[in-house]
Amino acid sequence: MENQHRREFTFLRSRDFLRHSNPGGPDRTSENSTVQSQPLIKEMDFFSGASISTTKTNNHHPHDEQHHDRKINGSSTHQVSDPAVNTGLHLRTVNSGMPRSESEEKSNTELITLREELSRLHQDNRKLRSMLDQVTKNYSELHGQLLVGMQKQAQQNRQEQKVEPNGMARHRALASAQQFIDPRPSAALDVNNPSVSDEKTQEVSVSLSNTMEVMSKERNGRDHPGKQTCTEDGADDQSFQSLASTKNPKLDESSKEEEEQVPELAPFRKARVSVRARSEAPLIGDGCQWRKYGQKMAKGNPCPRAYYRCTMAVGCPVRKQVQRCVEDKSILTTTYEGNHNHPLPPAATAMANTTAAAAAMLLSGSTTSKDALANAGFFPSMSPYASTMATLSASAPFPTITLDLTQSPMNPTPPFHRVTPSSATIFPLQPLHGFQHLLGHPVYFPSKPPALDQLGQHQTSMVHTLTAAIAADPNFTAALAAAVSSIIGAPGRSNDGATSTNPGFPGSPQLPQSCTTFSTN
DNA sequence: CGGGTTTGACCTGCGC
DNA sequence: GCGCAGGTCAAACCCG
Repeated sequence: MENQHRREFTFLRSRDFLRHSNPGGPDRTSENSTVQSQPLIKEMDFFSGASISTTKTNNHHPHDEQHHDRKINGSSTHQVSDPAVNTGLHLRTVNSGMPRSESEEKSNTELITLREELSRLHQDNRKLRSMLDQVTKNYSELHGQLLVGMQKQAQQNRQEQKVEPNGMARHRALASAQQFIDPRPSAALDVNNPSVSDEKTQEVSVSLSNTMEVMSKERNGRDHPGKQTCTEDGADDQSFQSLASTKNPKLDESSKEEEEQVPELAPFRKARVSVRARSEAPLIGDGCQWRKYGQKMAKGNPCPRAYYRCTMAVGCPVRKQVQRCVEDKSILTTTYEGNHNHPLPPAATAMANTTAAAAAMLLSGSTTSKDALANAGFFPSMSPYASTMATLSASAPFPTITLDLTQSPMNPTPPFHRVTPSSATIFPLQPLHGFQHLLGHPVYFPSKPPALDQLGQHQTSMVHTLTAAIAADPNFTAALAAAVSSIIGAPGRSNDGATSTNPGFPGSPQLPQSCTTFSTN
């Protein structure tokens, strides 16, 4: 349902673009039609074609439609929102001084012409849709293969790092990480496109996440033995097993090999991504629905740590911890862990993509990152306008990356690393391009009520700013990738791969999400 | 009454 | 084996 809406939304925008790019251009049917009928014909453009689509369009974006109509009609005040083709013809009949029979005859002729045109456009639209479906399907297949390949490569990297702790191993791990965090919107297409098998999409999505959660799944199974049989978890486990368990003959050898060779790396430990931000609110609005299932006093922190579980889907394994900073209680740290097994609203998807990117980087090159980050001179000079810091902590029980949003040029709070383990390393996350002007970034919510609406009720403006920024910026993942690449030190490689494959997508892709920790204000 | 929160008990991993 | 800390469970409670 949502997928369908999202696709329609995409078509709408494409059409808007076509229209606006050629607002006064010649119409193919204008030669046979009147001036009044022009706007109506324009409605039946390349993508929407049918009047049905126009109706839907009006339902979803009445404002855009009306605005467009006014633009085309110029001084005309009437709204051509009614998609009925013969409306204008009737008006014309009334206004013309011709005898009724003649005008009706002419109108019928035009009507027939228009219907033929409509039919032709219908066919064109069908062809294009089928082509798009095919392309999307092909891409999803390729993307699935890519993910499997990346997983193998990550395993290979970890093995090679034992042999060559520096140099090439780091490069390989970086490449792996950058491939991992490639934010191309394929997953979004998969999810949004009903023509693509949901099963396949789920498998692709879950497969990557499961590579990060092999060990955690065991634990989840223990924790929720009864939920193992539910469909979502079932599919999850299936794909997980198909990729990582010993039941899969293809990966059996590599899994064993890794267990034997590098047991100390615990490569499938759950990674986490934390985000620190200033907030007076007890919880951040990240587009997901959470249920609190526990609270615990953590050692060394008078503030209790709250545990939340994602309730957007039954059996969703994603959890998060929320805790205030000891030294500055206005700082809230949210740590995400796990991978959603359900489609996410745009706001949450962007967040999850960020999480996935960070966790993928950690897991595909964790030891490499550790080594690299231990290299003091490795980091580029900090930008004076760097408002965000990211911290990689390899000493924590779980590999954790922390995005620190508490710092800004206006608010030069002490660096985050004072509350992290000594081995953690900070680096500027300055390529958050667009962060400053994200407040004006358009966020489209094609089918669901904006998740960000929930924010406005509970959060301060700061919360809104931060959350909206991360949720809305389609380049955030690419930015994170760029930051990571700059830190890990890929010489000569920019983030062009990430950005170039990251076209503006209103509903950000549902990439396989890994663990993300996010703390906002 | 259903869903979310609270909170003490319980489980597990880890270090000694 | 024991104790500690983190994490989770689940019954009781709260709230709309």
